[in-house]
Amino acid sequence: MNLPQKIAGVNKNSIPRLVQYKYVLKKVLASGSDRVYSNELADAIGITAAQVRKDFSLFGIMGNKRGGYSVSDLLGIIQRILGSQPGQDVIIAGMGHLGIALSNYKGFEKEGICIRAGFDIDPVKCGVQGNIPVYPFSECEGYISNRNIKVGILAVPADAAQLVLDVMVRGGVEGVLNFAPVHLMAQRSCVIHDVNLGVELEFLLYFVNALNNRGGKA
Amino acid sequence: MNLPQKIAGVNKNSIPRLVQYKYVLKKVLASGSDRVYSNELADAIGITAAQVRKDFSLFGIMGNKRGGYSVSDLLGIIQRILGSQPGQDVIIAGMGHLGIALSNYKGFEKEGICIRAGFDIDPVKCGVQGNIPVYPFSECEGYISNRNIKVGILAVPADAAQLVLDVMVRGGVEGVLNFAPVHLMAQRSCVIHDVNLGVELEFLLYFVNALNNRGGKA
DNA sequence: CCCTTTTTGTGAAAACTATCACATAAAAAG
DNA sequence: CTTTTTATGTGATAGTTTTCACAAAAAGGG
Ligand SMILES: NC(=O)c1ccc[n+]([C@@H]2O[C@H](COP(=O)([O-])OP(=O)(O)OC[C@H]3O[C@@H](n4cnc5c(N)ncnc54)[C@H](O)[C@@H]3O)[C@@H](O)[C@H]2O)c1
Ligand SMILES: NC(=O)c1ccc[n+]([C@@H]2O[C@H](COP(=O)([O-])OP(=O)(O)OC[C@H]3O[C@@H](n4cnc5c(N)ncnc54)[C@H](O)[C@@H]3O)[C@@H](O)[C@H]2O)c1
Repeated sequence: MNLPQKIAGVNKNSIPRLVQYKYVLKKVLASGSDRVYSNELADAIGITAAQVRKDFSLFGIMGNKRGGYSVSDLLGIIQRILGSQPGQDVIIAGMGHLGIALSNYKGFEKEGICIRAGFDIDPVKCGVQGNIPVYPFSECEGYISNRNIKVGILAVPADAAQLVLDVMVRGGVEGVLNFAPVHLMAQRSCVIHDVNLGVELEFLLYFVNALNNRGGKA
Repeated sequence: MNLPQKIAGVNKNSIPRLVQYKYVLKKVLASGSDRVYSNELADAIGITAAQVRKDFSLFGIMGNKRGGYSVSDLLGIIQRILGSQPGQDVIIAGMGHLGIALSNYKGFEKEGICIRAGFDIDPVKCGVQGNIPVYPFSECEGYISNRNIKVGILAVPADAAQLVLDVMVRGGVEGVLNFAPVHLMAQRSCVIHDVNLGVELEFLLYFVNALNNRGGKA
């Protein structure tokens, strides 16, 4: 399984948007206001107001005709949909450059996500890196099963990625955010979400190149 | 402009796949083989063979009935489509954790991408970080225009992102890979591609939570 | 209290994307 | 040379996602 086919008729693209709405709503709430309109949310994340309302409609979220939405209510509902309760524990395998960057990022804890530990085969990386303890990779499976960790971040080189995934899955993770540029296969049921930063950069380059009326070059 | 609406009737989703095909083709070529079938490419990136052939069909790429594709030919064609010639210069604004990780990543140069320099307002970050020179941010605009840099990576805090984008665009960049979790607006024509790692992680968490038959919780 | 304004909620339509299925070509086998 | 096998290329189909457009509800003004 790489991504679940379908969760109850929901448009899959609306999930990342819900997360973005959440970010915006927190900002609006912090700014003191408790009222927000679909067009404001739309502008804040660069989409149309109709799209915002359609997303809400899909999840049965209702506002007030003419009165917009209560920011705090909306935030609560979206957080419930996303399942973002405090204390969502995550571990990182591979405390190289990317693992370090992720472990130091302050933004996750604001969303109730707690990066508990890192694991690495390199003894030099073990000890304490910034915020979190880093253990030898041999302890990874046990840590996951003992602490009932459900989600892991995979930030090891591509060669090691499948092997590391297998260990995590044996430990009991149910979801993995994979940064290694390879397609992985989980033995048991485990959702794998790939983030390939190389692809993202080359995707951008394609558009930049294409708009620069490349075409005479070949 | 956030992403160009349409480039010549091409399915936008096929572009990241082309990049992935390219990665696979390079591996296959390195392994000695010069022949590949649509189902092999499909398996390697976790999609269907029909999808692979449809992507190729869309770009007018043709193989041999029954004989699959010549790996080297295919690679050449895809690289031409993507515009991936050697020496695509990129700069990074914000040499914090993420900027450092990206600047140290070896995978980019294999694709002809060269990260030339970093820029940061923090004098402590300036000098040489790993592979690349890091200059004060005040020099960013001049560097971009003098060296005709077309693409920038934005890895500064969200507060500073719009300001930093404006400087980059004034310098003359035509594309920006934005890691800051905010929606940005370019003054002039500049393609902005957002990568929001928080959203990616929370997207995964949604599926993990949803599959764990959450629902009785509310 | 009624009229105007504004913003929601949502079916219907449009646009986009993926899958199917099969004709077609070429290689291999007989 | 003919038959069989295998994999491509693509029109047709199915599915998904976004946009449109407008009725309906609520707020506010006169
Ligand atoms: N850094 C980037 O900007 C970037 C960009 C694109 C893709 N990626 C991908 O992200 C992943 C991580 O990148 P990085 O730059 O952090 O790499 P890195 O080399 O800096 O770090 C990898 C870490 O994994 C550890 N490791 C290796 N094998 C292991 C194993 N079997 N078990 C546990 N730990 C192991 C290494 O000791 C090292 O600390 C790689 O797959 C890379 O291709 C990174
Ligand atoms: N690190 C992560 O894992 C992670 C995860 C999700 C999102 N992000 C986002 O990516 C961006 C970078 O994250 P990070 O962890 O590298 O942050 P960081 O704080 O480590 O680094 C930010 C860097 O930007 C520099 N900077 C600040 N203002 C600047 C300006 N005006 N001009 C030039 N440089 C400036 C700072 O000096 C610092 O070196 C942030 O927007 C963050 O929200 C990061």
